[in-house]
Amino acid sequence: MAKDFTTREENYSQWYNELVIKADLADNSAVRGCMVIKPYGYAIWEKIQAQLDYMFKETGHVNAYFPLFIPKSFFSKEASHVEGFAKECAVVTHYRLMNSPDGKGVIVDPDAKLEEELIVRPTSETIIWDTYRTWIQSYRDLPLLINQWANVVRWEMRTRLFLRTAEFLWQEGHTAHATQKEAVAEAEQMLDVYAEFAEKWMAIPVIKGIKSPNERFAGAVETYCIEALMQDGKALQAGTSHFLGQNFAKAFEVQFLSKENKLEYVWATSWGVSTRLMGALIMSHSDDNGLVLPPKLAPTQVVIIPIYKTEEQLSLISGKANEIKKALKSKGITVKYDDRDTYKPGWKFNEYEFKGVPVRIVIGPRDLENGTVEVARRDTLEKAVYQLTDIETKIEHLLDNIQENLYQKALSFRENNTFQADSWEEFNQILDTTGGFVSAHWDGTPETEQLIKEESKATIRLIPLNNKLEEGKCIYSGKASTQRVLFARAY
RNA sequence: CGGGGUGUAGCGCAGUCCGGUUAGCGUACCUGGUUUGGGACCAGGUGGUCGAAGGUUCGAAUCCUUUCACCCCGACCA
Repeated sequence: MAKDFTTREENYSQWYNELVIKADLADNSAVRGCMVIKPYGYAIWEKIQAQLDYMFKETGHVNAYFPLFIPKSFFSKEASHVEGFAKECAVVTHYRLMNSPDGKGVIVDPDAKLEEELIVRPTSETIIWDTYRTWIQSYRDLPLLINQWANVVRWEMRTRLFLRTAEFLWQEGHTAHATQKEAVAEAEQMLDVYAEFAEKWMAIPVIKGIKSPNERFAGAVETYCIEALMQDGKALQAGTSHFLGQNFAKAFEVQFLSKENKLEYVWATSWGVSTRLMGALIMSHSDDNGLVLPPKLAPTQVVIIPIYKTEEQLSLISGKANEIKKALKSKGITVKYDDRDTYKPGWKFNEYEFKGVPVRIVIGPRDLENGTVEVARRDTLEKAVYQLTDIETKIEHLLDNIQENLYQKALSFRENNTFQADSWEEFNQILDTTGGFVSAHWDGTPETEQLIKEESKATIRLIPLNNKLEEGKCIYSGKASTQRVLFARAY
């Protein structure tokens, strides 16, 4: 057990906050709601980025970069879009400072007021579609498959490290297509990319589905999403992909000439994941001993720690350790040999355990004699003695095994915390005791959805893709329903 | 925006009610020595003007006024 570390049982929320800070992932900054992502946390984000970027490119996308600032007028062009974001926009009104007349510090120069205010992007649909207008003339210009890695700002009332910060890092894909069918296929394809990434890389099982109209992205015709279940029984939206119809094309006058020489509006999608994924990663696997990382996203996959009494021993051990390091690297495994003599082994064990390094290898005099090493795995905290023969293959398998184990553990947690409710009482009882996903009938109206949300604090997380149709009665209104949807309290 | 809380050394805190030597403690950090298979030990040492501004007083971390910031819970949201 780590020193001075709150357990999940004691206070889940506090456990999360302490974990993020003590594992050196991020810190609060001098700016309200904005975090500093520290090197260790950023290294994980870079791994997330690298894999997603690879997957985007494999599916035909290219990267570009659009401005941080968006002219205010752009926001009024798509009615529901502005409605969705208006309440959380940071606005630039001036472009110059001056010395304060009273000699105390600086003030905004009143003469430097902008003609038109600039909005710090909360998302980039508007500036991108304004640009696409000039890029798209013909069906030959389509599809346009662009992604951007960027920061965005949403002035949230209340923030939490990684889960909800005023500024966050993300990627946003914005694609333009000649047909509705193609755009829908794109939105669905990117949802699949996200789901695959979540499950195979983050070891987080997700459910794919579509949002109810109330929860839909501002300006979208259909919002697809993946939802994951955290250890405290709350759901977390891990990624979204939107079919935007022709809404933005019409708002920004983006038309093209089809093969048939007809002027048509372009069909659009947008899709994104953010540093919130870091929150999902942390909450899915970590325990009361600290962070637990899936091997595929761990900045350091294996750490080697020497134990010695004399310089001679250290030199022999280092020789062996470097051989092992080299063998592991040949398998593409990221290894760190920590031979610092400024910290004791026990201190290092705890340090790497808290930071979630998947595998720890210990070599001491005893091992030198026996031709062995001690191998400890972070997910189960089990220790074992390994013969050195083919160590790289054994560790490679162990890492795969840990990756798989984390996924299975998260999957069975979700299965054990997914329930069916057939009455309003049962529904609330589940939410108030275990939490988790609750599959229940809903009459399909936004009014009922709103009332359920107000009274139970649970929202419709999604309507699962390929949902089974089933006659039933809405748990709230008692009206006829054709399918169950998934409810949960959410982040 | 409503409710609660906190600002004192890098970090975590005590001291504040009831004003009074040189503002303490743990940890971290530095030096030396002994240690090293689960957060070592001993000795010595560095570091703060108490969130900010104003006021009361012979004297303020402590009392009064104003103000700023951050955190937590809620409403809102990826």
